[in-house]
Amino acid sequence: MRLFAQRGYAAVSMRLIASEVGVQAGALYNYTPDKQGLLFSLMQSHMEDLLSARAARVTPDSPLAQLEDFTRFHIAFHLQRPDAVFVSYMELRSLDAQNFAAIETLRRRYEDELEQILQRGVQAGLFTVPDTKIATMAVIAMLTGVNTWYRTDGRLSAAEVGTIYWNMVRKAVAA
Amino acid sequence: MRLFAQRGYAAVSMRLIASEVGVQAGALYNYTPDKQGLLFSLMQSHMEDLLSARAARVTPDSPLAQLEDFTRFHIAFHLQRPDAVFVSYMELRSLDAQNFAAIETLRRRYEDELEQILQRGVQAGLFTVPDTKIATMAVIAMLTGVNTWYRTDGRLSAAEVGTIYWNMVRKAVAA
DNA sequence: GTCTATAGGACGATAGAC
DNA sequence: GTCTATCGTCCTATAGAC
Repeated sequence: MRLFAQRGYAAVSMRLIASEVGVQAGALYNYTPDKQGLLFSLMQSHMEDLLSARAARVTPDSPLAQLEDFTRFHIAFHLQRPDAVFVSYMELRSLDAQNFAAIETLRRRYEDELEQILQRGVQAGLFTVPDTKIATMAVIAMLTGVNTWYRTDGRLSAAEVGTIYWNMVRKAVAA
Repeated sequence: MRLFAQRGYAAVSMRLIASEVGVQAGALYNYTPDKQGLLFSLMQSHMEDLLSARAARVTPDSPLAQLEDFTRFHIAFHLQRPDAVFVSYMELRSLDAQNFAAIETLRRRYEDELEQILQRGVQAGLFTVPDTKIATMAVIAMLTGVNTWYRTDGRLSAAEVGTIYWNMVRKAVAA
């Protein structure tokens, strides 16, 4: 995942992967049918980790508290896996059609969780958004964007960033 | 730019580029010193187009109107060049150190324009943001995210999307 | 489950004719 | 400024020994 993130799928050879894990290239084929299968396996595991970590959280009562929980969860989870996040977005184009469809299904499932929170908040009169689908994409893009600038050795902890972004998200969707 | 966006820099061969423009591979070297130079030239032109298009706009008086103008400009400009936007973000890692630094300088210059708007708005008491640098990154990530879902043949025009996002940005930074 | 060796082909870049 | 031809290198994937 680290090599794919740093260099891109096409620029990483099986020889380089093998060298990083301390075997010869041929030995990798005992673990993956081919390079494409390896990329898919990494991306699928990442998406499944995301969905199960999300499912493991206790759902708060109100849509407002649910949105705060989603915001803090999303930032904390993604800041811990910058390589996986980068690869899972950038290398969608490197997947063959069937693998692409499988990853997109998982991604859609995650986005739906946020959209349902927004829909319930709108119905309860707590939120005002132009369109729940667009607001979903806007919030996720804003939150995932943390990965482009956050540095572990910077002045802010992941939890502090969560609070900062929660204030912006809260206001952006406020009634 | 289209080929790099669809397949990634490393996955595009000089032979493929040549075939798309109707020449043999060797002929390309009359136009670029090498493949790396071609990537850099494309990305540099994109960033310079962005900065000069931005500079060409008449600056409104108030920070609020400036922020609205920036929001609408950013969305309109980026929706017209999805391939260039994708490549300029994704292929930063494919640039050598010197070219990377040059592109980063141009990118920083663009981000600074938004940050200065936010700073003036905060000083005027119009905006309340946790940190102008973080708010800058959050707004740009949200706006650029439009490119991941917008379809030209969809129900919304680029201008309508601009209005939708302006409402979210306005609320997110509101005092 | 690892190794060495290699098949078979694509790669970036250049040389030299025209 | 384009072509053909090619250099030297690297690629994925497989075969077969151990």
